[in-house]
Amino acid sequence: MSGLDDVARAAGVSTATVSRALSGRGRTSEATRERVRAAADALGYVASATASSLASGRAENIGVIVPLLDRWFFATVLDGIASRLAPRGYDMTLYNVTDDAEQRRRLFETTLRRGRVDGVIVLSVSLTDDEVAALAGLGLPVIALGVPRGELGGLRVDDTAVGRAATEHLLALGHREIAHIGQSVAPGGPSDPSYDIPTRRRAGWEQAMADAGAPARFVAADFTVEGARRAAHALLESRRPPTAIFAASDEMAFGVLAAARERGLAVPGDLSVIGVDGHDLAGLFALTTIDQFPHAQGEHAGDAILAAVGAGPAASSAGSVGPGGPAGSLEAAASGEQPNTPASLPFALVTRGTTAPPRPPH
Amino acid sequence: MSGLDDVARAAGVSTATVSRALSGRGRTSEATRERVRAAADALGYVASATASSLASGRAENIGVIVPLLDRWFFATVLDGIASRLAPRGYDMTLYNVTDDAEQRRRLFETTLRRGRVDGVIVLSVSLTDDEVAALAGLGLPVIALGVPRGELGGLRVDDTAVGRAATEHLLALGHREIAHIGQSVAPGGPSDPSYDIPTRRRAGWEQAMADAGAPARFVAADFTVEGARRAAHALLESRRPPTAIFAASDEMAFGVLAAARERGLAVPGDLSVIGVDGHDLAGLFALTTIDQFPHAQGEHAGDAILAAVGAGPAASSAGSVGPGGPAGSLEAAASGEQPNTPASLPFALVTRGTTAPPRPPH
DNA sequence: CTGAAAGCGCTTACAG
DNA sequence: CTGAAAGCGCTTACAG
Repeated sequence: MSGLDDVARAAGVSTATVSRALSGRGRTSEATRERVRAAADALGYVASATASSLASGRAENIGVIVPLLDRWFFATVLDGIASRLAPRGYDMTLYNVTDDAEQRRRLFETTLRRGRVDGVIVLSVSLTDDEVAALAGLGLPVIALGVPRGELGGLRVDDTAVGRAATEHLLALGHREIAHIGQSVAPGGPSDPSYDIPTRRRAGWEQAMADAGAPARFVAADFTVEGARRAAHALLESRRPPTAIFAASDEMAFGVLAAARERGLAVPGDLSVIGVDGHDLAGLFALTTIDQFPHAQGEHAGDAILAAVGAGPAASSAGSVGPGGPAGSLEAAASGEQPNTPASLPFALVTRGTTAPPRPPH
Repeated sequence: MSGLDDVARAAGVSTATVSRALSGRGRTSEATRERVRAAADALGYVASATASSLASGRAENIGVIVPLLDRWFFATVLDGIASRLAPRGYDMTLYNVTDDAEQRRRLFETTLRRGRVDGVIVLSVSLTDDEVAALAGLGLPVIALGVPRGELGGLRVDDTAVGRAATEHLLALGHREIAHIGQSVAPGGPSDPSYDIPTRRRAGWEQAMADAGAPARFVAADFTVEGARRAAHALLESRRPPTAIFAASDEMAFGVLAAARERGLAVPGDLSVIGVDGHDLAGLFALTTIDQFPHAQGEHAGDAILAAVGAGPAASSAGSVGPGGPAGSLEAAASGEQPNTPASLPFALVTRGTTAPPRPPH
């Protein structure tokens, strides 16, 4: 593997000039630049990332903290983030936060402080006060997505509005017995549970129900198909089953659909169901949902963190990539967001086949 | 942020000793080690990963190349990998390989060569000859999972056997008109398509059908719910529809189920359906499938790459983690696999509600 | 077991 | 625009 000095020798310049020519930082004459590039290409030179990071203080790497790697929602957000980082030459290293206290401690106290990342994106993780403090103490830009912590600059969907929208769709259809299946407090949650996403969705539902003067029935369940399925059974076998169920996520809505099928209930004839997310498979189930565009959320988070770490427009890989590199994602990245002013992300009602007016009483 | 020298000063030893005491490499007396640790803890010292990497040549970071981040299967495998790397103190950086030729070139020619990873795991990506060569030329351990390339050491499910098993389950039930929906050649695939995973599954089905003297009908579709749904419609509206469909993935099977429902066909009464994967939502659909334990696949790949990069048993983070760190995953990691001898991964038929004997002819 | 010193391979003021 | 040189913060033979 040839190093910077090999290129310098081949091009007949100093290593300093090679560095400048290849990185685009600092001035070099067009002629030298080309000579250096040619030499680098000929030698197959690629700058060592560790050496470069150590010398420059830039890691060109973003850490992404994510719970449940294998949940559709997070996977989709990750894909959105990756789609923004890669073209700018940034790597993405994943930190999967589990419930293991020791592993969490290590992540926040040690791993993140090793200087391997220029910034971090936190996805919907319930953080303890200590963890939020650790994050803030990193001295690194942090973009929180769906993290209910004002302390961290963040992007957020207005989940109260989401809960309202779902409920109002059902109310507009004529339903009054609208139950909600969600999660009241995140496990190991933040000190103020009222900031929790599920709690916000629930609050929106409660508000809409109160406005309509309709009775609100809530059943707690974890954010899984199975949990919601059991909760739905409990609701549906009660003396006065709801005519509609608002599930806090699409996966939970799938569970509700399963329960309805198992009880021989027609959807939407006997029961209307609405979820939240915009899950890939929602179309398959004809599920009406509030789409929150998770891929776009990831893209926004990616752009935001790039802007925060001051990533320039052109990719900076050694060799090859000319000044005419990919641009286009720039307006978004540079959209002058106030740090610490959580931007509000869009959502939209997608009406499909699982919601309809309630069966007229006979 | 305090550095190594701060700790050295506080502990009254040289930086060399601090490094040895904290990393566990090289001898230090118990007493010094404790003094150093105390000093490090007091100062909140965490070793710089870039400096450490540059000096030692170890990145403690594994690169994972993955297509389609947002596909359940890959997300689950990733989760499995992460579950093995994290406890050993290894980071995981993700490289999402898209169809963009330029981005791919950059990944293989540049990014991977920047010395940021100690090894790479490649997940089911169709690689060109150039890309395989680039990977081999990295001088790094590479573990391929589901990559049809003998050149790369790899772990692999015997997909021909998978195809056989699915088909034989259907044959045993009494079906003879068993159609297969799959993909014959991966898009942008390898030079020898016969090594393709989908092609192997198809081959297994063909063999089983030939052995049974049954007529084999194949319809190509991409690996999506939608693609399979369309393909299933085509099959089911033909003059002589199959009594059973073997879909090359669970998501494809979901598409088949949707098509059946849309045509008013009862499953498994009118049509039996079997998939492959062991998808999270398969239970919800009562889908019979060949489970290939993707999470375990990820764990294996994680163990294999750790063994290949020679990761020792104890975590190496600065401070805190004592010699009594997490072990237990060692037998697997050290299970003396021959490099380049693809190990065979297990799979299992999971019989649920979408397969049954065909309706008796009347 | 411990220390002095060289070195990992870049980047970047500082001069010119 | 270009070069000489210091420095980024660790690790590791090499002596002792």
